[in-house]
Amino acid sequence: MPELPEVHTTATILNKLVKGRVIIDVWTDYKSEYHTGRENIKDPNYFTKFKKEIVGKKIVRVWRRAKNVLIDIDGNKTISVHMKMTGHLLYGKYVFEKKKVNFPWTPADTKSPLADPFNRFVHLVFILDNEKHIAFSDMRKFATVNLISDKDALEKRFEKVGPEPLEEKFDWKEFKKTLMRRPNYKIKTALMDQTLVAGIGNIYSDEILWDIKVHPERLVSKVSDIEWKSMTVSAKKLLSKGIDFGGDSMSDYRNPHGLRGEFQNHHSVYQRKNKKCERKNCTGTIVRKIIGQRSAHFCDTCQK
DNA sequence: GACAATGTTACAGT
DNA sequence: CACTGTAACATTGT
Repeated sequence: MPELPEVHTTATILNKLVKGRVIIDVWTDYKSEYHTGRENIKDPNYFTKFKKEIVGKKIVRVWRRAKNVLIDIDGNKTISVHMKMTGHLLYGKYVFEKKKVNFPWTPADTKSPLADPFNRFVHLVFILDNEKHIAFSDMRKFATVNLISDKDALEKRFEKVGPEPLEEKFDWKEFKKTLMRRPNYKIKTALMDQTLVAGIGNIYSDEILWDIKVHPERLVSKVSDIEWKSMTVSAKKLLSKGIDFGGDSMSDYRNPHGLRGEFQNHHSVYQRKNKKCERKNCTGTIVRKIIGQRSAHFCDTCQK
């Protein structure tokens, strides 16, 4: 569930639904073969520890930093959920069929939005004290979930992550300063680098660059001050728009109610290959090109 | 079958 | 050491 607006929408909705609830159990069907890299609940040994630490704890709040959903619980601990490409969190009442180990969770109500095929890949469930559940659907099993043990560990976790673009104090000078740490990166690659600025990914970087008529392959060092100013305005505008539309459900993203966002209906370039550039007086066509291993969409006529 | 998919990171190479 | 680019993670849909 990818970028800042989607993660933000999930955290905001979930916060209202589960603040004050107690986690009474946790279930998963992740197996050790899905576990790679850093410690997280895909490692069964880690899951055992994780479960022991969170069961019985009250949820204090749900919030967001970069693309992580953070669930604060009693004792200054925080459950960190990173959705990667295809994860999303759902809230509702599920039916647990104990004998079906691999796909035990189905929505109790088949007319529920939770019956959407993209809400089918549930691999982790938090059981709450109000007979409801937080279910984590993760189609590609890329996502990571782990427990941050205290305030220091929380700070450490995000020490290398760049500033939040929607914060008021984030201005064009800060934007320029942080991206200029990589003057030789292509601007699109820099925008998506979480150590430079938080929360921007493939969709929103494409949209921001079209909005300010900057070519995605322009080097960071070649961006003018006027463009840094418009990039700052545009990033704040488009990320806020994404939030206002409830996120982008071009692919599998769903909010905690299982419902789609609407931002996919307002793209200027993302996934609009071969369509006409919609800018006034521009006769160009949207092209798709791999830049830094990601597909970039842009108008090569008006984006310089 | 081939290709693409909202993200991150370990590793190889310069 | 610093920087940069690539492969890999696992699965589904077109």
